[in-house]
Amino acid sequence: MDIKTNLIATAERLFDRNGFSATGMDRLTQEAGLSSRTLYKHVGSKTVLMALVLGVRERRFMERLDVQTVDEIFDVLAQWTRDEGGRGCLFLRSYGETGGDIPEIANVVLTHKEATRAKIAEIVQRDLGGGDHGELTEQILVLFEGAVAAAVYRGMDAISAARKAAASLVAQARS
Amino acid sequence: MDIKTNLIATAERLFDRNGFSATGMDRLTQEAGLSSRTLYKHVGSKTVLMALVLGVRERRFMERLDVQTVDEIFDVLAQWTRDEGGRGCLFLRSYGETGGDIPEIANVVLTHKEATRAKIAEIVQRDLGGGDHGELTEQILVLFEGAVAAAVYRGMDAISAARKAAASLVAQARS
DNA sequence: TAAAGTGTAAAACGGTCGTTTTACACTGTC
DNA sequence: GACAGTGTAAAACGACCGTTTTACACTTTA
Repeated sequence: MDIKTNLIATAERLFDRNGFSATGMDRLTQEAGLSSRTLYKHVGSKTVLMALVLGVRERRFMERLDVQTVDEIFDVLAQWTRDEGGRGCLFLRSYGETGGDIPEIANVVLTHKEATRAKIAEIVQRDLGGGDHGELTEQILVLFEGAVAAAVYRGMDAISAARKAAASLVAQARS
Repeated sequence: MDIKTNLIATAERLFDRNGFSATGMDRLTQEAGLSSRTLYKHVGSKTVLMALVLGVRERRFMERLDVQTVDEIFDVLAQWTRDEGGRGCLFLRSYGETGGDIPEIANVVLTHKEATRAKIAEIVQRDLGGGDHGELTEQILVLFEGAVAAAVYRGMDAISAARKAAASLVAQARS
């Protein structure tokens, strides 16, 4: 595998599992199997690496979120959690750990959140057969965010609860 | 004010605003207006301080959450966010930043989450006039958690959306 | 008035942080 | 066969980490 790709994948795993600050560069170079010199030649700094990690995560997530119905949104989340584990939203965690003070990271996070909201809006609109549904979109967004967060301690139950709640709200909006 | 109380309050503010790891002890002693010797005499270590912070936050939060209806749950959250700012759940952030690997902290976090769930269950049951409502409780919990998380980037809109969604689900459960 | 307790100020502790540098091996190319 | 490019291994960088220690001032109490 490409060095940089492998490095970013390793960093994503370690940052997600152990936290950003708690993950030292020594551990990173060791687990990625490269020297610190090569690491810094490829990514420049730890902050840039974190931004790159969020960038690839954003792309992988958005690819998966390319669905047609509100129900499927939560299927995607359930599968994602089964595949990658539920340790909370890495974007919000990065934002919180840096106090929102590092623009490189804050930008990626806020852009990701806006893209997610826009995607949910699109799915809601399609699922309901057109029309404006800003309020329902915000509700589904909150359910989605809540499912991610609550899955940390409630597991898959949080996701299926969110799914059912969303279905209720959609059904109510239809009638 | 009592030294330890003031220290914990200062630590809560700094940990919440800037993150746990990102907050150094120098900054803490400086802003709390005491020497490092006094700090360590009173709390022992940074980890213990973090656990103490979560402890007082838990008590303050639970006092506020002592309400009777589902609607009021979200009123409490709205007021809390206005008073203290919405930077995400400090419990989950602490858990994430430490990878869940520090028992002292993990215990406080998971206990707090279970207490919150139990309190919501009690409120839901009272609001619906008795009976078992495990599924609805889980849905309200997810909405609450989602409102906290989404408020970081959507502000108060996330909270009022959660409030309305919860009201819809409660109304549906009543009929 | 001596002792014990509690506080501050500040230097120092050993360790670890992110990052840079040095020294060297291997590879493909003109 | 020199050469630039890219990699590793590992030492070293200065800064900062959480924590402990030293030295000293003030208050309370017996």
